[in-house]
Amino acid sequence: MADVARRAGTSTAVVSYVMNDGPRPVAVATRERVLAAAADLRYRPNRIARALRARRTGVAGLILADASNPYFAALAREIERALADRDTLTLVGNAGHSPARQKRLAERFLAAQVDGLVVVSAEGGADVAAEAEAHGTRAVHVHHRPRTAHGPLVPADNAAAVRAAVDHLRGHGHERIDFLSGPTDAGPVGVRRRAWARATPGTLLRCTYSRADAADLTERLAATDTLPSALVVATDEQAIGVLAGACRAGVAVPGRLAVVSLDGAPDTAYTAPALTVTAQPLTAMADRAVDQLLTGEADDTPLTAPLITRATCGCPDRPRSGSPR
Amino acid sequence: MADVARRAGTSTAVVSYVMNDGPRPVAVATRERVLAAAADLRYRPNRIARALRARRTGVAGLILADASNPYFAALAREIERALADRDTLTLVGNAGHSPARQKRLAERFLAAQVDGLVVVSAEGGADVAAEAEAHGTRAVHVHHRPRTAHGPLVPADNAAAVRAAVDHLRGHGHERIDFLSGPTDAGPVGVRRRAWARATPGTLLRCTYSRADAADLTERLAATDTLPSALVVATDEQAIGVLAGACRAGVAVPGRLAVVSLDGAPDTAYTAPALTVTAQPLTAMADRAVDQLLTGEADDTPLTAPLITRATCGCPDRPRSGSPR
DNA sequence: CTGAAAGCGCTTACAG
DNA sequence: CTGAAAGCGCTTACAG
Repeated sequence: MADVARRAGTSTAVVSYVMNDGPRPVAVATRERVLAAAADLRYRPNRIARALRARRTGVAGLILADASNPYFAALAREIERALADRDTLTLVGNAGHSPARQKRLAERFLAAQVDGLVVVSAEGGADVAAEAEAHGTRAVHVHHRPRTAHGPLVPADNAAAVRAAVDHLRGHGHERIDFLSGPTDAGPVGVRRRAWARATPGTLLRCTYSRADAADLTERLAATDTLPSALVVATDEQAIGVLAGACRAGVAVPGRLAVVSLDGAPDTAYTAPALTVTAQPLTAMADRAVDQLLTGEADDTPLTAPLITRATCGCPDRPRSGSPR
Repeated sequence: MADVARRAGTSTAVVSYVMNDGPRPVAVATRERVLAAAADLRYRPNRIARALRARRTGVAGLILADASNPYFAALAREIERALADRDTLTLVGNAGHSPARQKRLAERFLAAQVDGLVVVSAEGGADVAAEAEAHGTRAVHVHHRPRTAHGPLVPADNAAAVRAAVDHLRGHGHERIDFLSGPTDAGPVGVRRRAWARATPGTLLRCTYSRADAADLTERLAATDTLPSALVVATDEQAIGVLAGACRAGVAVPGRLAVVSLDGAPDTAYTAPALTVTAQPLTAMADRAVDQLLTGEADDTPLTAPLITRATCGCPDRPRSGSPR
């Protein structure tokens, strides 16, 4: 920067003003000279130095419970996109469902002076929001905020989504509809489970949030002839497992078993058969989370997750002509 | 830091030495006082200041062609893990297959003074490696390096993988085996396509790297009765689309159409039916890429991608008992 | 083993 | 409209 200033016959202050288009005006002739000098010297501003002085890095931290889960992965992509739209870089880390790892990530990101932290489906036990607050940094939760944590949350309207799913299956003639939940009733899955219990009779099933477990469970139910005619599944990860298990057991979907999944990430459009889902509005959730992070304005009205009918509910699978995801 | 030094009755130099365990020794008593003072004041070192002075940020940049692709997403996860294992944070960005966006990301990451850049399946046209070199920063390509780019590449043995896939399908009695390639023969897909052409007779099929296109193509082939009995598919993304298209068209897999995919990311274990694949060794690739990035030592011997037989090739789908992914 | 001080590359009051 | 200079929070020669 000093070199550029020297070559342009001016001061580093002026160089800064032209590189940043402000905050003070620069005479056209001076600006030209600076730009020419910068180009000649291939000058690239050092964002680290800028960050140290300006106390803003232009970097946000994104903490993921588990990017192997296609729903979280899709959400992560949208958040990275939303951040990039606002000229902010994304530091990512997978906590792998471990509170300890989650806490370590938060500490490291905070030490790296991120401008904010977005936490997708935080674990209980490690209060990232509190760490951030102690650091004077904003944090926002997406999808799920542990009961111990404070700070804003960007939620979807999970109860309404479940009601839509149940109503739709009922329209296909199912009177009892089972529900596949996670191992506990924490977070949005609990909301979904309770909304299902209020909406329809049926059996509560549980397994971990993994394809493997959901597939095994489905095979086991098929083997013991205890499969329901219709099943609402708490997460995409499990729904994909259910389809895999049904396929291995020779169970026809949707003929023998109708399925609706409640995350509805884009990947679900290309399962076999194509999953009917309630689709969480990932783009809107990401934009809202990032806006809240950058402006500090809170808005926790739930976002609508519309029903998307595809093949697994029993609707005819409409041929799609080259439709993008 | 000055506060800590004052409270411990020493200098900032000593505080630095104890926070970093070096490079100079500190008397035990002094160290204790510093640690106590740091704890009392909840002192957290500022990595940005450290980075400015030490000319190392402890951050690497990861540029992805497209995280929607499950293979790239899985590779990204492994790279983030490998970097974290070496105490390095990960800045990510999706280029969305656009050379312009890829270049912009590289510039931004370089401006953020990353210690290195890893590029997964770079686009031609934007020479990230050259940008990095001009900046005095290391870059390594994973999976694919455009012909215009220099620098190290971490490749899998794609030709051997294709031969294994073809041999296996031949063992199931297929004499002609078609190949679904991408729109062009760039990169590893070209290697795969040529290895297939050398190994077996069959028809060359092409479509974009999207589930939608692969599904549509499969439906179209089914409608015109031009489906092969066996198909090797260049990428997971397309293979998932083929399965979706087959399901929509009522084509039995593997009975009427046997399929093997050549990426073999973990997601392929839970398609319906489960995909037989050659599995790129993602963990080994990520570790090697990160080692090369951090040490500068190159090693471009191809990594083996073993055949994993599941259901789509015609092998019996073995029941798995709760096996993790 | 320790301290005083320079300096990393910027931004931004302060002064003109 | 512009310049000289302080200072962001560290690390690391330099000197003892």
